[in-house]
Amino acid sequence: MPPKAASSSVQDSVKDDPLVLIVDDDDGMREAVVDLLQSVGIESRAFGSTAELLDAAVPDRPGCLILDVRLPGLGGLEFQTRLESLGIALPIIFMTGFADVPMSVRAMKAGATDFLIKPFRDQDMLDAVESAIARDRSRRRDRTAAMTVETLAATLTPREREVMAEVVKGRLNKQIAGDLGISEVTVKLHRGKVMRKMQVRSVADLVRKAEVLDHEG
Amino acid sequence: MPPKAASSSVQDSVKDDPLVLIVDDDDGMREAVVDLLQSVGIESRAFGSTAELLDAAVPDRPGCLILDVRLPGLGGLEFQTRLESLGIALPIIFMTGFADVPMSVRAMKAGATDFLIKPFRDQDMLDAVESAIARDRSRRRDRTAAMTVETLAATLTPREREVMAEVVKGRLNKQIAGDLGISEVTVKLHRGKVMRKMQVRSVADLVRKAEVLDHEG
DNA sequence: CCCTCAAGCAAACCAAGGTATGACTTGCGG
DNA sequence: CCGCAAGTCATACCTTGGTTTGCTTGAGGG
Repeated sequence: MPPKAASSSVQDSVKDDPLVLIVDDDDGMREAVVDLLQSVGIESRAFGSTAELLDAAVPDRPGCLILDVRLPGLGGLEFQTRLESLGIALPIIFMTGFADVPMSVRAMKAGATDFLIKPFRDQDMLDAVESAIARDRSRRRDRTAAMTVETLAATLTPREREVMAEVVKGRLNKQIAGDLGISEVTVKLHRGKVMRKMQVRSVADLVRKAEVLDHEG
Repeated sequence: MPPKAASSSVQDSVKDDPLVLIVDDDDGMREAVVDLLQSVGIESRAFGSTAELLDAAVPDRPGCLILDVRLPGLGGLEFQTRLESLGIALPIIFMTGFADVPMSVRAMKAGATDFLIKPFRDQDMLDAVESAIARDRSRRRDRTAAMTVETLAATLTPREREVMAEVVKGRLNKQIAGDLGISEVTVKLHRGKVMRKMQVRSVADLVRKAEVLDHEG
């Protein structure tokens, strides 16, 4: 066995440990949540306002956001909408001392993973955080896969893209040639390039990669 | 032009119009919701308890369920869990006069499409119903497609299933023959039968059909 | 006992996929 | 203006896919 790797190894420039972001204007609550997460070994960073969070250089790591609904300036719900329009899809856990049902329903419909009322039980928060992190991890896996495929597809020439589209539709080389008004050999040539560039060896794999391509992009 | 088809044509034994199911122990509320839906041309049936609903022969039509959370016997939330375990995935809109945040959050996390507090604005209920029906329609489309594919797949012999699995993995006939310990011609034979039985003409289409097969079943 | 069905094999054949090699045109940026 | 990338085509050759015909065998049901 190698010597104990401790909590962080030297060569890890990018950590994959979860990082939880907390926004609450109440200092005591911020500290309480940070401590709670610390007690189960989850790293977190706390901010007094959404503006502070947006200014901060937040590392790209799996995690979630814990938001007080009542915040100075932009409210929690509005911030949720804002993040979505910015393309930031971090799972959000809301917490608040003063909430009504319509507010919580609105947040949940907008995609929040949980909505806790203060004071909450420690275990409820920990459960919510764990679930949110799991959700983010899964989302990141999907996104990474999609981006890898997109990167490959980006190297295709327009013609190759057309040929690929027809291939995944199940068309024969002959038919593709007819559709595009070119000869069959040329289709085979493009087709071969597509297979190499997309790094697949079978039509089956190509179909699956093309699938994630138009589901995401 | 044929004579006006009116609101229902004679040959329509199965209607595709939405049907909303309502469960509330308050007679007045039941009637109010039925009338409201009636006013926008949506058919509905009301029940005084979940037991009544379960006993009734409810036609299989797109729609949703409007549930009071507080119900005699089985509560609304428990009924939601119950329906899920029965494989009934009708979208649920909760309504209640006495609700707290945890209750609404729990319902939403369990998949409810909305949660309204009485008294609610007519428009809020209509919006919720419309959204729920749209969700159910989309769900039914997916399910129908999946069942069609499963029906086709059910006609496959065990061997054909194995061959199909390998084909969609992108394996060559030669490799499949090796894996299954049979000759290449036999693989081609099975493969041809698979294509006919699954009603596809290209590997691409087969891959897509096989996809919905192991995503659902 | 016979029939059916899943499963298998072989030979032969044709269609489709895939890979060179070599050559031509066009359009764009340095 | 030169070079390069994209796109095109032809010829030739080989591999893979797919069908047909004919025949065999074993398991299960009427």
